[in-house]
Amino acid sequence: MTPALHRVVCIVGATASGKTELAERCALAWGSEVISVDAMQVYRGMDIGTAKQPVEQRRVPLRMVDVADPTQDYSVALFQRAARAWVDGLCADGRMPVLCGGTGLYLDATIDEMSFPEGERGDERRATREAMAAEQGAEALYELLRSRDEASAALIHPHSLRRVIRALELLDQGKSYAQHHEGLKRRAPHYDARIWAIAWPRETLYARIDARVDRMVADGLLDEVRGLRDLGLKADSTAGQAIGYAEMLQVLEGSCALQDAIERTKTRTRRYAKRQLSWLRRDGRTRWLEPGAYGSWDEFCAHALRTMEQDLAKAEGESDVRS
RNA sequence: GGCUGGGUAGCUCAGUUGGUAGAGCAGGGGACUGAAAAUCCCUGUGUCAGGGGUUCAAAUCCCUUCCCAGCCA
Repeated sequence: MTPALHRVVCIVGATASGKTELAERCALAWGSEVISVDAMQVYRGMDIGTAKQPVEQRRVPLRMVDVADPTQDYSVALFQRAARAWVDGLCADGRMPVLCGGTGLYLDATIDEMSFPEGERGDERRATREAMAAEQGAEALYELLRSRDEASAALIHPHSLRRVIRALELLDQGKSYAQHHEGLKRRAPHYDARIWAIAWPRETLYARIDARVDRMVADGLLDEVRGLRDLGLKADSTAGQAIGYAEMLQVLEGSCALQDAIERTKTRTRRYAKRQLSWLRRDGRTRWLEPGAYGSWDEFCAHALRTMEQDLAKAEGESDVRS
């Protein structure tokens, strides 16, 4: 008999929906901690633009933030290992982990079985292949993949250069993208994840995004990016491509007016939010909480907390019956 | 007041010799297994400013009204 999976609560939703606040309330109420699931908050010094909760405002520990330098490229595999260590630690302590963040891949890598082959990521080969794509076109690389691994090529669009390169890298290690893709269809949970998403009407969400970007700029986003650039942040690095950061880097190099950069940041954030929602909709476990249905944010949080606690109690009861 | 351009999708604009419209951006949907805030795919019906006329047929030609630029008074 397989041991019962550890239960974890996940607070998700599009960017600027209020995840952080709700997650902190949960952790506070349950005497636990929040584990951030965000591909950009892992970087030290990227605070304003990632809407990272300021240290002095934190009422519970916030894990998985500031664990990497912006000049180094972080990865899902690294995240998975470290985040699970925090989750397991809390579980061992009898506390309910609260995962909170908007990076779908990082969330799934943490809560579901997702294995990454051992070995290096082959950075120099990646550069070689990128150069090849630039010279001969993305299709040339795709043809290369097709000749070596038909099944994987069939799953990837020829224009999706990143995935084509990744599939080739997997082949170098004797693995197949197609084989890994199988796991996605048959999702095997690593934890018993109770996923709760905050759902605002689209119009409200976009207004919140606009307001947040304006606030970031007022709070000194440009200066933050200037500081990071002086420390070596490059536009083509993972961190340098973050929303708001890429745009401010352009302002600093003089290729874009601040006002245009702000507008583009808002637009890019909206598109990102849309992708986040489509990721969450795909996951059948997601349950939606609607703040718009309550008179105030406090009222909503109180209700959400109650809903989640009832769900946990119910899950507890069911596992008791089974044992 | 007169002349000249313009008024076409939420925005910027195309629209060939009259055959009831199409791009980019925005917006919407989707994919996603070691860069994921990345990367990629799909998605364009709108009183062609209003009214009238010519014509088998008008965004397109004619008349008229309104609005916006610029120039001249």
